[in-house]
Amino acid sequence: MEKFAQLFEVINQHVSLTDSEKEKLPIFFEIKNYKKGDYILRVGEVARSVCYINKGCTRMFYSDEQGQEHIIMFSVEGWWTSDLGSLISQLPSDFNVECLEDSEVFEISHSNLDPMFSDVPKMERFFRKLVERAYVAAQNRIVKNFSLSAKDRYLAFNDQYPHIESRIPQYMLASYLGITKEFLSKIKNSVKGKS
Amino acid sequence: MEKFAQLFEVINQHVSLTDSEKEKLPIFFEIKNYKKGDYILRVGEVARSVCYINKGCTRMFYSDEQGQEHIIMFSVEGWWTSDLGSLISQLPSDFNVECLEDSEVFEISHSNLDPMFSDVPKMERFFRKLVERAYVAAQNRIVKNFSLSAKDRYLAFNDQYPHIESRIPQYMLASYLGITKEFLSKIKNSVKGKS
DNA sequence: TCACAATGTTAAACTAGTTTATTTTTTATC
DNA sequence: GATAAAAAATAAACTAGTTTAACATTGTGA
Repeated sequence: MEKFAQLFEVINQHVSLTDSEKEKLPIFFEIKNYKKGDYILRVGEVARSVCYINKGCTRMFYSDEQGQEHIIMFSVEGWWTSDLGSLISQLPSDFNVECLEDSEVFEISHSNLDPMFSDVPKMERFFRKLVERAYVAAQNRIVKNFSLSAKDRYLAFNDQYPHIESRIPQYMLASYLGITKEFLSKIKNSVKGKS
Repeated sequence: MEKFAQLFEVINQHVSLTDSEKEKLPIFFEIKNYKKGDYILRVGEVARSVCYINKGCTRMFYSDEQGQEHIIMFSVEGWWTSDLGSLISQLPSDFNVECLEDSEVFEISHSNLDPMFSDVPKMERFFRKLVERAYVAAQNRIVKNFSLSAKDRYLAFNDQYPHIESRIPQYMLASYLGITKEFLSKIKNSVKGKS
């Protein structure tokens, strides 16, 4: 399947799929198209699938008691998204996943995961590695939030994900960094001045 | 093996081991005893093993550029610890793991992991679940660090891990919470006053 | 049991980041 | 291209948490 070429490349970075394995995979995925502003998952719903972003951009976020939104992660082409906590436990999710652009998403439903793992065991290994890396990334973010100032976190973000800042509104980046949009504005100003 | 009873219980919470599987497991572990203050892993070393804490207490931490220590996690009886990032990549670790009490630790070396997974496939599943849960916990910590004040983080910590505060020095709890020991002292004072 | 190091407290001055409010710029839509 | 709505910038007052420094308390090992 032409459509899956990019996904196979991503998978191949961790496990090497044979042609016959590649042929088996598409039936486990459902291809969905979302418009900008559509929700893939809402707070209170049980996460039903793991989503591969083939095209577009999403954010995962929640609102705290004061009504303030906090962004947990962005996902762009080649990335995955899902509330893994809800998916594992099949309990209601604490997070929303919203499309920030028109997006094409390949979704594996929760009920298809085990059959896929049985049919193509390499995929179980792939997902184990995916979660391991996600865990390391999460720990890394904790570390950065502890030891870097807001300004350094902003610089580190642009260093690590150079292509993302231009695709999202600034107030969402502020929310991801854990600061107010006003303060991010100040920071950008101070950075611009110095270079 | 008597010694492994507690570990088997922990594993059984996620996958159910048969007696013959239980018999196979001990050879993959090495039992080690550490004194208070001993290091299991040092910054710059490659993590060689995953550690199950059978008795005692450890902390994982690093020092930032300003020389300030930040504690990533504590582990007590029934918990696991390791720098998974270093273990997976086999690159030098960014973290130290230090024993805060005399501790008995069951260690599986990196080179024993794959043989164990082959010999007792349920263990691969167990470790996948362990990492999934660790990932969810890490994400949860990010969420809390974003939306709770230092005081609420302190209260939430004691709520979630009621037995830990009494075992560790206060300045280490402050470091885990991401605040100074002086401010934690203030917080405890304000909490004491109100109850 | 002495002494010295590690831990914990208090308080005052300070700063990184927030809040609130107003203005300007950009984007989307008819 | 006009208009409204969303996003970004600016600035002043404010606050949660830090820094520094001095002192009090609790281990703990010789």
